[in-house]
Amino acid sequence: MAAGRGKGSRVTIRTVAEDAGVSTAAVSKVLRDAYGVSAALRAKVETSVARLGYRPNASARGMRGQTYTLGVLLPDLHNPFFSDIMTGVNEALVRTQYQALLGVGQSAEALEHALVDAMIDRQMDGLILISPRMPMTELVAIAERVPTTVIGIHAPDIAAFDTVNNDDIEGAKMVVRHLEEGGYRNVAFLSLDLPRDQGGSPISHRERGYRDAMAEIGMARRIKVILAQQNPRDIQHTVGHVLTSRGRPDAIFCWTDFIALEVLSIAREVGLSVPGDLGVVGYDNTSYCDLAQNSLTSIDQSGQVLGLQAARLLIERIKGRAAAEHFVVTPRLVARGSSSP
Amino acid sequence: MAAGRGKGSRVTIRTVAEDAGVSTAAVSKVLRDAYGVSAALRAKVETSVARLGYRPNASARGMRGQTYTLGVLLPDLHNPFFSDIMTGVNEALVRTQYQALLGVGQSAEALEHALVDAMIDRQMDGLILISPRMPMTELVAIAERVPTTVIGIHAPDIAAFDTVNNDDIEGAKMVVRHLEEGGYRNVAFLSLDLPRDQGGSPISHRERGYRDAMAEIGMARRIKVILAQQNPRDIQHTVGHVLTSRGRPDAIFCWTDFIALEVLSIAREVGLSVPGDLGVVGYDNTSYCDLAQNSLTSIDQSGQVLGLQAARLLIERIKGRAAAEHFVVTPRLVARGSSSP
DNA sequence: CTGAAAGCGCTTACAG
DNA sequence: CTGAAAGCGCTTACAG
Repeated sequence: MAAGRGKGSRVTIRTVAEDAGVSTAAVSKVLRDAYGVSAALRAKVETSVARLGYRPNASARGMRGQTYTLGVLLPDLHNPFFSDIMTGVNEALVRTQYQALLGVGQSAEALEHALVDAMIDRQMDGLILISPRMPMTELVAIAERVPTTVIGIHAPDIAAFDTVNNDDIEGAKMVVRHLEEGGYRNVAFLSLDLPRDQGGSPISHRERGYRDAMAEIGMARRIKVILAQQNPRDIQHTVGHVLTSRGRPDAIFCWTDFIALEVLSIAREVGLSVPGDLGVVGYDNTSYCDLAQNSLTSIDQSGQVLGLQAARLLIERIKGRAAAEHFVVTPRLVARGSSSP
Repeated sequence: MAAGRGKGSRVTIRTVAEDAGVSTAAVSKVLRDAYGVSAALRAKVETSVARLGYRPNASARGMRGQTYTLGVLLPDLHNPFFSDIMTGVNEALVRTQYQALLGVGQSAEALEHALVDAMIDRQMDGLILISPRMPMTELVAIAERVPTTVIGIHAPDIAAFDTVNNDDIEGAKMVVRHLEEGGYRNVAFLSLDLPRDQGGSPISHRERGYRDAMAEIGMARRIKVILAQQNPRDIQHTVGHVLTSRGRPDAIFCWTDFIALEVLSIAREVGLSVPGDLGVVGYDNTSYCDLAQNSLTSIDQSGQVLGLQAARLLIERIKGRAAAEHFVVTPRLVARGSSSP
């Protein structure tokens, strides 16, 4: 390997113990804030640790105890909403010994599996799974192997892991009511064409909220769910078709901002003005919503709060909590030009 | 901990060795493709590994050899360009034993330091640092401790680590020439106000290319570099001021797409039409450029190629290459509506 | 409150 | 080509 990795120069727990004139067990206890160390011993150890610049070897720790590493599984790096979540996760980890390390699943279930396995292989202390594309049985199996918190799956009856979500049903209802107040009647919902959705996904909850609210405002017969894959070409094709057909919707509620931006683009290309001819609303209230060329109405689900809470719950689990917690935050509608005719 | 972590159920290298009727050393060698194992022994071991579902414990591996983990340091999760890079990194790692795990530096040098330390503590085999905000001396110090590849810093004379970049000088020149062909003369460069730039950053190279090209087209006296922090408010304030002042530029070349989208927004808000009153060009050719409401001309630097190459070079380093390699890819201009009056 | 010793699951010279 | 044994740097009962 590179220079500087020489044997003699390496500072281990033994070096510290010798320097402080105590046992390695004593050093270990101070490092982990374990009980049963006197203030005097603690002071000696901390002095030596600082002087020697000692850093614990995580692999060695992982052999017997914790690695102080939390794995975060992201479905992709395209959705800017995940940035907010990570800000919250890192916020919760400041002043703890834990470090969050991310894996990117590239929207592929096989890759997600491989990443979770890799994280478990690496003795990570806990996992935060964000909108995982796996069946519930898999999630439970994972949670039985390692403490787990899931963001973006509604599973209030599951005991194996904690969940953190916003109220997607309520968020969707807010959108429909807001559009109705703006005079829109023929509201469609643009959803993601997922191969296997078990009803716990935010998208399915948003669809349910959409359907219920459409019924509430007496527009049940106008309910229309558009399905598209998560790629520009399919969205272009599918939405372009809908927008140029007879009886086209006068508003589209998109399951996420990222997709809503595409819809704004398609509307422009087929010659529809927003918000005059078409109202558009997204979800997540990412930073792109504020740009004047988008001016996109959206639902804020406080990604930072979700991330913060997920990390906190996970650490509680790692420290021994057994009962599941299912945290739900109330969303908030942020109105902008795309829905104000 | 959770269920399923019971002692008896754990499959270790010893379990495999007993099942296959060989020594643990033999199993270890097969697993690492080390030399000196017969086909027969290999077959026996592989059968047992598959039957038992054995997975090596990365912590134990890390004690003596490799962890097969590569750390990737991202400055943030806002710039969609990083998504392209990660696609390339993961592509290079398919069918290897290596896994990439990311840390997000949140644009804070202190956090970047903490993350690099955390990755080294965890015995990662190598590091890919993306646009790190650290001084060159720090980068060299890191590279002396662990094999390192840096993306987004030009350092052709550094032997301690490999680099992967696009030719930022040439990319910037392409932008200026393209704008000049479109009739724009008074081209400004919107740069990032970095506390300490040592001349190796892509931004400084883009600025140099911009200055050189402006001189080449006889517009040296129109050279104007606008500095802004990487937050919407400061960009709004700074660029808004420039666009409403007398002798305002007729085109702005922005150091990255993300910022160019903000400029499109500000132009609209101060009543300038794009591309008529103002030409706008970005850098990175991210997916947002294609949206009709942006239609942003940009420079494609093939993020996927950069990521792929970085991962390959890193693995070569880990396997023993000592001489530095500095890979540079040629950029390509993608013209769109924001610069075609 | 403190420390000596065992052991986690691998890899690595080394001997056969 | 193959295997027995040492040892990586920690944590954890356990004894004092």
